[in-house]
Amino acid sequence: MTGNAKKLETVAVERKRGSGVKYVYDVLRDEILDLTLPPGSPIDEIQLSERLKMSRTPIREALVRLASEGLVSTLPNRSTIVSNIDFLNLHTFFDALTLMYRVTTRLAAENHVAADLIAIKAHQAAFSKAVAAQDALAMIATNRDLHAAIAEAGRNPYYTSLFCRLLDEGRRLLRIYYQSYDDRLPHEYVEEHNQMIAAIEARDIDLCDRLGQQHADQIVAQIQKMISRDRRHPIAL
Amino acid sequence: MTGNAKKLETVAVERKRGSGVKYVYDVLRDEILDLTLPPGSPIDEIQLSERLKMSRTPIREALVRLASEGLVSTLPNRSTIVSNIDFLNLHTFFDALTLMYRVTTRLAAENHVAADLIAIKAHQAAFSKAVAAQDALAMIATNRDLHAAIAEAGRNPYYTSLFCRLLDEGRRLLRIYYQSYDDRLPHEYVEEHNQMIAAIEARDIDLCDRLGQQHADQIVAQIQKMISRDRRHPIAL
DNA sequence: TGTATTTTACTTGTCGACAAAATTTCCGCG
DNA sequence: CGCGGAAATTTTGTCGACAAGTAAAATACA
Repeated sequence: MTGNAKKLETVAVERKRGSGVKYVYDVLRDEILDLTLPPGSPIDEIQLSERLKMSRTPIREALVRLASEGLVSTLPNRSTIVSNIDFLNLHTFFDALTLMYRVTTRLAAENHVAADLIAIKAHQAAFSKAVAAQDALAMIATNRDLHAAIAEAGRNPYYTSLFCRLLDEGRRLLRIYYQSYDDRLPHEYVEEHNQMIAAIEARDIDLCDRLGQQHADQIVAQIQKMISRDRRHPIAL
Repeated sequence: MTGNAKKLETVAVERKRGSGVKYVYDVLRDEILDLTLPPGSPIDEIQLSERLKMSRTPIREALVRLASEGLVSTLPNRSTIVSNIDFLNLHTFFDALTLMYRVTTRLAAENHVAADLIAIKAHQAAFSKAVAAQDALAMIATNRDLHAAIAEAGRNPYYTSLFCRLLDEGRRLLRIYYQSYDDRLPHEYVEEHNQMIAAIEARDIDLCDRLGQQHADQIVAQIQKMISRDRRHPIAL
């Protein structure tokens, strides 16, 4: 339709019974966060069922799940669409994101065990590699995974789930601007991450709090800079 | 089965098309939070479809939604069960609840408009009435609605959704103990609520923060008192 | 030609049915 | 009498079909 139908022939044969819904959910979720399915685009159940070689039932169940997580919006008796990004209320997003950065990093300092640090450092290595390769998209993904791992180490599932939701929304947001301008994530992030990891390892809760706040401020400032540089009028669609 | 099948003949005829999933979702959600469906009890799709006079499709979609909100757990190829309450990790619940009490009350002080206060005061009136009537179950419900309204006035949907999830979980928790011992919610809550509302109206952010913390501490202390008074060994099932 | 209305086509919501998994029951064997 | 395995029953996951509702197209009318 709108020219961005590149690799939409995802086919899978002989999938195991029971994995259907999860499969559809994962595919759709990825495509939504990638902006392969741009915000506002309608999702046709029949098209999807043909593309994924699957009945409409598991697709509908995946859509229900995506809807309950806010990634799609279901208009009754009408098509469900990919949720729009509400630029007018971005400050609420920044506010929650900042708080979660602080809280999860604090808790990681308190509650992490040895295995957590190993996982965190692995993610940080992947992030460094993405930065070295100047691969903006990989940076976004690995940064997300790193902070998700820190949140996991904090051992509070309520915070973790909210934080992951926010990180995903952020992934979508960053994609918008990495498509328009091919910017680079500031190099300092690698160093900031290293400081955070060291603080977690040292179980320095207050320092983790400060670093979390600082890291969040950085990211928020960067996104805001991108938005203000964008000449389009930011309106919720 | 376990003797608590009291009013399970909820029937509805001639429902409007499109409302099916929401209807099933609301019924199940209520019964789960009421403990009419106790934690761990299996949910049989066929039984449900017979009870609600409905095909299995909308019921499954409702279950998917409940699962994504953590109210039920789906075991692959096996029955889905009502989520258990994880007594071993209650501290994570208390931690998140306390933070959300503080944050939402703060934000309400910042962002509320006139209409919000009207709604909040209406809920507080309902809560007072429930206290006067010594109706513990109504107290739980109206208390929840009051704080949800305060969160709404804070205008941050991310906090609101997490907070509502926590309040619901709390509703289930309180139900357990209000069934065993017919306790009473402390009378002071009415006065605390009034102080919070006054602080919100005065836009005193710091005071709101303190009152939110204090209120949360009260509630957490009460729940912990109930748990410690309970002689059963609290184990996650 | 533009607008209102009917007709058509398409999409969603719901249903009953079938097949794969898993649990339970039943039987044989030690 | 107890245990292991096979048959049977139950329950889930998936499918194709139909009905209700909506948007688009076609037609009628001013």
